[in-house]
Amino acid sequence: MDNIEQIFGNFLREKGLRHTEQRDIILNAFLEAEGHLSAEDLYIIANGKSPGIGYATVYRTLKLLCKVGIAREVYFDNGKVRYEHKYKHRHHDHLVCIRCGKVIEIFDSKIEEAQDRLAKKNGFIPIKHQLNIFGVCKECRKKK
Amino acid sequence: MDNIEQIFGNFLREKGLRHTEQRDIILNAFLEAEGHLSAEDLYIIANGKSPGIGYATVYRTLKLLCKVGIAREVYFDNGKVRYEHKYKHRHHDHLVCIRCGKVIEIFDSKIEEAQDRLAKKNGFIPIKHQLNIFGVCKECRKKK
DNA sequence: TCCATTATTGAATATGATTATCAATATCAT
DNA sequence: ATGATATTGATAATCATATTCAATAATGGA
Ligand SMILES: [Mn+2]
Ligand SMILES: [Mn+2]
Ligand SMILES: [Zn+2]
Ligand SMILES: [Zn+2]
Repeated sequence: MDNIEQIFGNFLREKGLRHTEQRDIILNAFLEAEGHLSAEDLYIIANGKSPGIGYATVYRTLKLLCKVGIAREVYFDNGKVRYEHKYKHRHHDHLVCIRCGKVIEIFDSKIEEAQDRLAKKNGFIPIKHQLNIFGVCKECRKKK
Repeated sequence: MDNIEQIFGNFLREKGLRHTEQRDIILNAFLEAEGHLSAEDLYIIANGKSPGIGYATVYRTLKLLCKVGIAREVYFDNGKVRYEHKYKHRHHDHLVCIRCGKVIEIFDSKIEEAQDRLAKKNGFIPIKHQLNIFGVCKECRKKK
């Protein structure tokens, strides 16, 4: 019914954009991969499937995926932007291990509500937020 | 007694680093300025006071100020890094207006506690976190 | 199916933020 | 004051991402 490929196809049609093989390949690379990928990660996968696909097309397509609501940008630090699945994925925050880079997704409705309350108390209309907690994961703690 | 200049001086001595005029100028520019400054902001102020001070020295000194605990890096997005006062400033999070860029500092001990709880529940030792809530501020909302 | 229009692509180049290099200079313990 | 060496600033290098542009491909209509 409303699978993601179809949503992307409709979006392209409505905007007068074109449905290209590259866009499909990049979309599928993104959908098949789990986790929090950088543009470079995606480039390596997509270019592996279809040599010739360039960085520019990957960057451009990721922008589109964000616009349709299939992907979401995540900033763990000020290095590279990462992308995660957004469609039918509830908002969540992140625990990031500073040793091994592992990322755990967390959600706490109390925190979410408190954030909205704080924003409104200060006259803000909250639109989005990102909470990243950096620490040391269980495995890395064991390794001394 | 333990004013910031002194803390910085001790830090330099202990580390075998040298107390230079440039470092003093940049430290004072940082201390006099309020808010969340980028390296460029600091460069403009410091270079205004003492033409000749270069970008490299500003970047290097900001790294030192972070190491001593006088400054703290803040990432509002993946553009430029910003620096805020840390010494004797309690940890806090930020409301950021996506229209005018205004930043409001917020603190809620309930949120802080809930974060620690969540981290520990997942086996993480929390070390630091950043929460940025992006939205539209009261003034920008009025301007339609 | 063929065409014309025009969006898209990939290579190359540009940009913006930050870091590294290095020769000249300044700091500091002696 | 002197010598050892940390620091500086100009410049070049990096890194992630954006832009340019000529060649190509997708689309809707004849
Ligand atoms: Mn996630
Ligand atoms: Mn702040
Ligand atoms: Zn770990
Ligand atoms: Zn505003």
